[in-house]
Amino acid sequence: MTEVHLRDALDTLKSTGVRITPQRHAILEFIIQSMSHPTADDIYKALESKFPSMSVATVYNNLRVFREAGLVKELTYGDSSSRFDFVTNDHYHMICDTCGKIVDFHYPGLDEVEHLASHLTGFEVSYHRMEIYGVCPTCKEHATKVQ
Amino acid sequence: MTEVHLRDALDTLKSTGVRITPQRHAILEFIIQSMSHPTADDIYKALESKFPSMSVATVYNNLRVFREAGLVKELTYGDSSSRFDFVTNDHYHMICDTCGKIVDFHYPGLDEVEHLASHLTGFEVSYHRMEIYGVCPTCKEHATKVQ
DNA sequence: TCTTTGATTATAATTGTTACAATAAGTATA
DNA sequence: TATACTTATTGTAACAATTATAATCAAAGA
Repeated sequence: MTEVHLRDALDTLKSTGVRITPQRHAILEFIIQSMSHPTADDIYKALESKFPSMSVATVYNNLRVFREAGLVKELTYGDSSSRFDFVTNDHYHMICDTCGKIVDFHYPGLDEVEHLASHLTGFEVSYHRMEIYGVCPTCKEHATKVQ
Repeated sequence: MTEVHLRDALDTLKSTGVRITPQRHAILEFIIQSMSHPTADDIYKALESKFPSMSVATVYNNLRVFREAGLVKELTYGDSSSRFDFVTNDHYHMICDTCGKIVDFHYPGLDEVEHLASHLTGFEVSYHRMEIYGVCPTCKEHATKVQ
């Protein structure tokens, strides 16, 4: 699964004339394989043993490249730093208010909401996003136990 | 309408033991009366003629106070700074990718999505948010004209 | 009036991100 | 292979939004 995504992503990059450097390969691989929607700093820290001389600017540069190629989505929630998500299928995010964990939640796209919104406001709609907030099972259990 | 909201908001603050200072009054009034979802800096700039000595820290401090009192919602989109929205009824936001304008879009809350999400992931859901992106009528027209 | 608490101010510090210049690595062409 | 040319990386400086801190000020209670 991961390998397929990685191969596809590399193909996409190649087809747009973007060079595939070891750093790019590693960053992309990490985002795809990571289920945790990492921040730029997470990525930097995770790869610093493999690339001791890599600059944090490289991470940002390449995240922008990936974003422009449509491979990666930038998520901006309440916290201080952006998180990055490999683009696969339609899914929304559930966010735990207690521990900050982000979980994917698969659900068919809300096309009819887009249509209605477009009709009411005259916008030309391109996409939408939704996040659902709450307390994850782990934190819920922990809270009751501590009580 | 604005006055009712303002009075309610001030009551809420009073009931939680928060002092109502001239700065707080003005900030709150500005957010309620503003239809433009201002940033902290917008608020600071808008009020500096009325309060020449007001610090930007005061704006941030009080936005936090309002947020903790449930009066104001902090919106974090792609741009660099947060925007603040007075909490009224259920509505979503439509955002213009071209000019950044934010328009309210009234729509019944997607309760069934919350329920399904809760069922699938075990989260205890508290709320959700959704944003719809696209091009607003003004920018759309302008784009075709310029062409 | 005195004390205490809370709010504001001014400024320093922090943090995430971007810009920039220099160096390094690939790629293409002769 | 040698040469120029393009692109990527690095290190660091700059920036902008936000938060922390300490000092001053204002209000409320005893």
